[in-house]
Amino acid sequence: MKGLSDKQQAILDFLRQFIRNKDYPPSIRDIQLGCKISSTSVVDYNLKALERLGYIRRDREVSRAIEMLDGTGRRPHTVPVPIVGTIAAGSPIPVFEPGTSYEEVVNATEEMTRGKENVYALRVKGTSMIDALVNDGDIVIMEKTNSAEDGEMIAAWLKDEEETTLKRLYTEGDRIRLQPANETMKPIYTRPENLEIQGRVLTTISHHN
Amino acid sequence: MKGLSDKQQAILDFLRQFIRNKDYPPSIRDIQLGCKISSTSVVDYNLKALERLGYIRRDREVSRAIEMLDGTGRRPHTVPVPIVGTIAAGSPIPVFEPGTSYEEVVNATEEMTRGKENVYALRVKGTSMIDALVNDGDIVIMEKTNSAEDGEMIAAWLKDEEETTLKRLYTEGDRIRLQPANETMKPIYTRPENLEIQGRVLTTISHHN
DNA sequence: TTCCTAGCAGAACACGCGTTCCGAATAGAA
DNA sequence: TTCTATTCGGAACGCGTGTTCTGCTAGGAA
Repeated sequence: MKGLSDKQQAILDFLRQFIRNKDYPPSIRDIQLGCKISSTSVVDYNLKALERLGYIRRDREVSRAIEMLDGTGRRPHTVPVPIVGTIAAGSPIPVFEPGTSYEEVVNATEEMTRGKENVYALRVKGTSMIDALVNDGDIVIMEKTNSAEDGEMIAAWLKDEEETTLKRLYTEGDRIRLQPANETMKPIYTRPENLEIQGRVLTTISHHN
Repeated sequence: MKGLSDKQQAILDFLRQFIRNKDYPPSIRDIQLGCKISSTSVVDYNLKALERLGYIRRDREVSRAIEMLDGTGRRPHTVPVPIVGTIAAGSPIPVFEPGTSYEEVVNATEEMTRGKENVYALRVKGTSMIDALVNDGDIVIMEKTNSAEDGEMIAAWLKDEEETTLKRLYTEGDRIRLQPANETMKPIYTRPENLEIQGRVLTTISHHN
């Protein structure tokens, strides 16, 4: 494989910049103007070369369908996550009803939701969740579920104590250990019947000022 | 203002779904097929009506340029933030050089970077930053700066102690108070000359599991 | 009735766009 | 020299797309 010609390098650079700016790929004639190329056939010729060399991929069916294969093209989207309500130690967790439309929304990335369904968000109220390393005003992104694996971070309702908590779940024989994210703090133990799992914690976000 | 006709409502729904799926708006004839409308002129007629009613905006210059005005259209993009290195109490913060290309990248939202320039990310190593409510493996999104306002969360290098720390900055006369995010923990005090501000903390992210 | 408007159907037009064809220029190999 | 591959210029073709023009129909209002 030999290097790219000046023209091909210019086209690649132009592609990257155009997609970044306009959010859609350029037409052949956009490239022609942007790279000061004399004919559309020359653009086509070099695009074919770039495609053969594996730098781009084209969809012949659709107009303006040039895709960059080195990952410098279009940036991934955010995912809107509804903010269902607030979470605090002293009050139960608001129930997320999929399909409902919520007023507030926070944008997240795919990494944060991990492509899961039934994802919602809670705003932390107060400092009672410090042992979970979340502070007043932080955002907790949750997956709605009623069960969880050992070691997973969950939001749970403790019936006897009438308290919400964010902890890691560990089953130990017939009792359950709830381990704070801050490992210097002590776990609490409880019976399975006392625990109502409200969801799995996927990500927590703190916006500082 | 009266309600929308069935056809107009169908077009709006189709627009939303099409943009969500394909990431670009449909053509007139796409709408015609998708909504089972008999003629392109009917589509055009209803699009004009929707535009007059303020539901959409069209750019006559560009093909496939229908924009939805209620925010249910295209989702915002993520912003790639380079991961410059790791942060731990015992070692200095890696210096971010704008323009350099870094291997690892984390996707963030505009809310997380707040549209700032010179934004980079650090991966937290170890549990020494627990008092800043960040744990091993968390991501800290930073803005490169050498100064900060009172109350802002900063990453700083303490020269005498040879230590990195994440704290809120408060100047008190001729000394400086560094307040942990976890307010149950005690602040530390130091001289301004002992403090090297490495950047402002914008956001911290914890991916659990 | 007559007149007006909203909504629709069908056809045509103009332009953007990808593609293709023909041919010229250039450079290197035989 | 002659042959060949590469690269380029100019022009045209065909299709997708937005727009517009001409009628048609139904339903009120006067």
